[in-house]
Amino acid sequence: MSLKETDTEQIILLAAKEIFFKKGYDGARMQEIADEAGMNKALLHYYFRSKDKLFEAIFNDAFQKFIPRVVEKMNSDTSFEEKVETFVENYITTIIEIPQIPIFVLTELHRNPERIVGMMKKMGIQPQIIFSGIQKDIDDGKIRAINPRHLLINIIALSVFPFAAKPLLQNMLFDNNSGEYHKFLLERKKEVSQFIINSVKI
Amino acid sequence: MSLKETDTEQIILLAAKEIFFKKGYDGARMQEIADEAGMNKALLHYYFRSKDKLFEAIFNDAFQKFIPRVVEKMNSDTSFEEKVETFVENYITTIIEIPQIPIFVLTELHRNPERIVGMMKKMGIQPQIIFSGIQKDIDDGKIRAINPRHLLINIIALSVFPFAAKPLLQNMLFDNNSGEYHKFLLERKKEVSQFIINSVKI
DNA sequence: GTCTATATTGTGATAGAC
DNA sequence: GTCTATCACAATATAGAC
Repeated sequence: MSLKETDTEQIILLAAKEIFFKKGYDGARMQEIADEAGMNKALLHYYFRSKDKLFEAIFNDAFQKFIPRVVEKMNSDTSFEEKVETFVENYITTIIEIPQIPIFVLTELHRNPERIVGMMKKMGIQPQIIFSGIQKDIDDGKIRAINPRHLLINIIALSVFPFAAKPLLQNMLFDNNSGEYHKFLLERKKEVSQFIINSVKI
Repeated sequence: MSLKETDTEQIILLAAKEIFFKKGYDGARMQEIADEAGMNKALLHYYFRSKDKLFEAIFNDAFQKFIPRVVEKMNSDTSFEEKVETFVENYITTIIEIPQIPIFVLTELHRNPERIVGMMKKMGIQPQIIFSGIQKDIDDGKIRAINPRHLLINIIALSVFPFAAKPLLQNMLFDNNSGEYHKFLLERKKEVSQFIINSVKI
């Protein structure tokens, strides 16, 4: 098996993710990534040519994880309750595993907004599908009338924000007790979907 | 009047805010700030000694605007509906005037979490006051039982997230039409408070 | 107070030996 | 493929003339 050649590459990617997640593009140093990977700066350039290209590899991956995959389910023919529960549960579970993603993606999106256009096209995102799914539930009288865009953003906001604002909220509301905050984030899986369902039920 | 001496200082602060908001601490360059202020790099150091001190002046101000002042009202004896409406309305109105604040504060908080502790102490934030206000409404049977921490975070998340994620959401959901997005943000004043009230009413 | 010039260090990137 | 040495330039900060 020819895994040897991709081995170093994987180590670099892991180290780069660690550093880029923590410091962002501008704050990260190639030297720091090399240290983290236990090798030399020159090797990073050998494998990825430039800091930019290395970053792109990390960002693209993170961005795809940040965009909920579960969206298709929003258009299935299960009940609204079930759709929301599945979505929120899956989304929060995903983010808990990589909690640095939201603030990382949000930050870098702000640093380089142009990047988004390209990414969106590659991923073939279709929010309209979600909207029509929501609209159908409204028309069928399953939930109260609400602008689908507001509802979608509400769902994402309630799921993502506690991760993006973690350094602040954990300090303000939990005396910086990270164990307590983690427990709180787990609770939100049920809490958020109930909050949403309560709000739109007829 | 001795405004002349503080005049240059104000120009610097304005330029620094512009650049720091756009690029963050790591991305900002003293040269760029000097250009924006129409003066020389050396002057920035003359007035603020270092990039760090200049940044601190900007951040402290932004952070205080980001933390909602309106919290006291959450403990007044008006109805829950009115409290939420006032809070959300005031908060979103404030952010609309300086929409870059959320992502700026969130980013820099993540870059330097230690900073928070000091800031919180200086500001004398007391979330417990809000919690007891919410708890009282629950005990009085005005709203359904809900963990006050979840409710508070929900309120803030729904208000702030659309600003933090603006580059993404405006592109994804509004074809990058900033006018439409701005209209959408204005709508949220009513939308968000209604969403919350619906969710917790008995 | 404000400028020009410069010191000093940091940082991405490449050349070239092994 | 991996390392050491180094280039070229960018960036914060200061010295010193006006």
